[in-house]
Amino acid sequence: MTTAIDEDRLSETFAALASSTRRAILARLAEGAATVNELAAPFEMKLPAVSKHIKVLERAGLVVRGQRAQYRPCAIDAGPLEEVSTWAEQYRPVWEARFDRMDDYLRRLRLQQGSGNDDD
Amino acid sequence: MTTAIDEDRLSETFAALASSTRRAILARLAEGAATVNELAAPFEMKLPAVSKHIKVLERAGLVVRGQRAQYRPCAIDAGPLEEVSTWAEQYRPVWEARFDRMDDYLRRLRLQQGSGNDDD
DNA sequence: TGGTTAATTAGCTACTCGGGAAAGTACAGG
DNA sequence: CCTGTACTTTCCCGAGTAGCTAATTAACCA
Repeated sequence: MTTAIDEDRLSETFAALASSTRRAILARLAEGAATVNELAAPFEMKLPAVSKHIKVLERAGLVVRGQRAQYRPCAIDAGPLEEVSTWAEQYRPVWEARFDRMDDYLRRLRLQQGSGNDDD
Repeated sequence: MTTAIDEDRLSETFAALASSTRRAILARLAEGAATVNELAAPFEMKLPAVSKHIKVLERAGLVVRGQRAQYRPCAIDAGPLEEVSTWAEQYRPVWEARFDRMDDYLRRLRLQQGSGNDDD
């Protein structure tokens, strides 16, 4: 069954992924853990902005953090991405069965209504 | 190669999916096309709100629309979901290789720095 | 022509988001 | 202790989002 909690988690995951900056951070972390400064290097934006992006990823459970002296190293946790993949895969039959659903629907609407005007 | 356009498309797709209402609409449309009123029925919110959600899905390319009399039937286009799945699948090796990346990183940090204090 | 149904648009409020600047926190090292 | 390094937090801004009600558009039907 699908709980509201799950739904919220998924929403938070998708929201976190809806930023190319954050996806770039994840891509970097897939190569190995890194500090905030290391993660910020490729970007034009200032450190606080990157720090906030990381926090969004952390709250979404996509990043876990450590503490070592002044450093707060980040590592990826791809668990939520598995959920994303599973969710999207539900729709595989839809994108594979490439018949035109709109046409189909229009045809049914036409029948339901029985009204004339079938031209166009 | 990954273009900025692709990145933006992906961001828009993820943003559209970051709402349980919109995901519910997609789920409904996977069963077949429907009108705005049909889609709105299960929700507590008013029609204009649903109409806007549909527009978000439409802009993200997840929904296509027709026109039949007063009706503007909606149908799902799962194309972007295939992209989402493909994107997420990139990280399969990460979520399957379940070794602790953070531990690994801390170990490497320790070596780099050569400093003492390896306790905790 | 006027009424009904379907849906969008406009205008509003309240809230969140992404960014920067500046100040604050935490730790290491001389 | 004091300085530097690595972040984080706070405060601000402008832009976007989610919902509402009311008004509008569009098409059908009698």
